Amino acid sequence: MGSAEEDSAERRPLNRRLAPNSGNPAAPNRAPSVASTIHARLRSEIVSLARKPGEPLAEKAITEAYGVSRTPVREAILRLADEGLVDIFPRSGTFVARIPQHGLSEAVVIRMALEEKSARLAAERATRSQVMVVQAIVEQLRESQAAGDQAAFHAADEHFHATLAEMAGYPGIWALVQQVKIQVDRYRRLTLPQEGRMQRVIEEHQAILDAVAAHDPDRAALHMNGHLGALIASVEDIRHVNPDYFAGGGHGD
Amino acid sequence: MGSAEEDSAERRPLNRRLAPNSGNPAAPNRAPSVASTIHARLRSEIVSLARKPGEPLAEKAITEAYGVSRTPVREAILRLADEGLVDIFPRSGTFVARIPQHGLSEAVVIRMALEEKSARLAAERATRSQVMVVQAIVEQLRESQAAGDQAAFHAADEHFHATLAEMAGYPGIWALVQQVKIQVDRYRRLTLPQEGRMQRVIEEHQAILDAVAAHDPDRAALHMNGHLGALIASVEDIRHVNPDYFAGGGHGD
DNA sequence: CTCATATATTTGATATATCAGTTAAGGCGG
DNA sequence: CCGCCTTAACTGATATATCAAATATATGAG
Repeated sequence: MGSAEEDSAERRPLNRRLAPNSGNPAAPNRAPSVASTIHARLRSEIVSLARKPGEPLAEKAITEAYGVSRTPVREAILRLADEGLVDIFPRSGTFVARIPQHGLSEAVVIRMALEEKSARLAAERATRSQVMVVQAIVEQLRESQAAGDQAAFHAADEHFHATLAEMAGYPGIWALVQQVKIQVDRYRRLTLPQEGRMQRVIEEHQAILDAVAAHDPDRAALHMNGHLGALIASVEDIRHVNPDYFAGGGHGD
Repeated sequence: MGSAEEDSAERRPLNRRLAPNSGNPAAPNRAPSVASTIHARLRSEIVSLARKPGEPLAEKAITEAYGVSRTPVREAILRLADEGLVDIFPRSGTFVARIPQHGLSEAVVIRMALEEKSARLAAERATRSQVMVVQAIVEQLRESQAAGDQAAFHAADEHFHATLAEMAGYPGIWALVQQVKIQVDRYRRLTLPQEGRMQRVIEEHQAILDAVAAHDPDRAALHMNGHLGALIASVEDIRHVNPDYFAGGGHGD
């Protein structure tokens, strides 16, 4: 239908900028705005636990620390709230979100559901060159292990999963996984690095890749579930860590 | 790192409101703020296609229409952008997002992965009373069909899936599904209501529920996939609808 | 008449000001 | 000394003002 509330007839130039689809192929809002900078910064600080769960998040302090006004800071905080990383209590205060205990196993279950599909489809569709790319990533894992570089190891790990989703033809799967796993990432910062984990992870990734290369969806799914299932165990026991960092319920999102 | 910028030593009352976890069990930010009202309203208008894909979204017009300032309107629009319902082109304009063509099948695939797990777990854990509740929901579907009430039918449909996720023990699954399916919902508004769809949907839901009641995870998963797989077909053929409402690429999240 | 440039306008991004609800401390009465 | 009420300070929510980039329209040269 038309539209037009009431007197908008003469007000609308009609042919004026009706579609940003010509020269702009995609990717709106990519500019490095102040707000997104603050958001990225705060997000990183929260995920890395530089800011402790339950800790108050003073808008004013952030404002001063970064030398910007409250508007972009507020924008960043609102987005963090949508991501479940901060809790805003309307006229009371804003706090770094506690890690939702039940939300952890839920996140892992969801991730398994998503990445099982990812592995299956990747196994069905993988081309030879794609397999080689992923093999290179696994090699990066080995190099990172040898160098004892945990950060590089983690980066390659994530790259592996992202690439698998891409091979499956649905990169959105990895985007969703990233969204879901964020609280688990925070949790893992609290636990001591397990001995031999890197070696185990490398072997699991190689097993997944082998199944994918062999175009064996069932086996790929099996190894993926085994790989992620290990998380379940580590997530189940929340003792020995500060219980003040946790909240009972799970997040709705 | 530690924390404490510089001169905060004497500034921090330390024992002042350090955790809103005592009297506030959960649910931060539930207040009906102006911003969330606008957001809900705009969201509804976009999903119902009252606002057409590609249409400009004038911040000023909304401001005047609702009699509020630009701040809450902007806040609402930013959230819509995060949800993928609007595209913001920084110094150019804001537009109702086009429906991502490839994103549709991706959304269905993701939904199948999630709800298959949902159905499986529900079948494993269902109690008798839970089954009865869901059977009542299916009955609501039949009543809505008889009354020809599409809105009620749709509401009961969603309630069915939400309840299944709850039975599975992971309500977050449904929350995720809702987030993912939103573009599909928009797409379906564009297509004519198919003859006999209601009847088919009822039967599929009943089949899922029967499998759940029989504690047969594999069969529950099978019927759930069959149920959602029907979406794939309807999503694949995007002809006969205004191609101007669609965008080529898929969305990130 | 066509095209390039200049100007005016629109818009989102940011800064600042104001408002109202909440919290916690302080004072008053019991 | 204890409890209720008042008050003061703080916070997030909203309103308003300003800024700079991008687009459209007007304008003038060719």
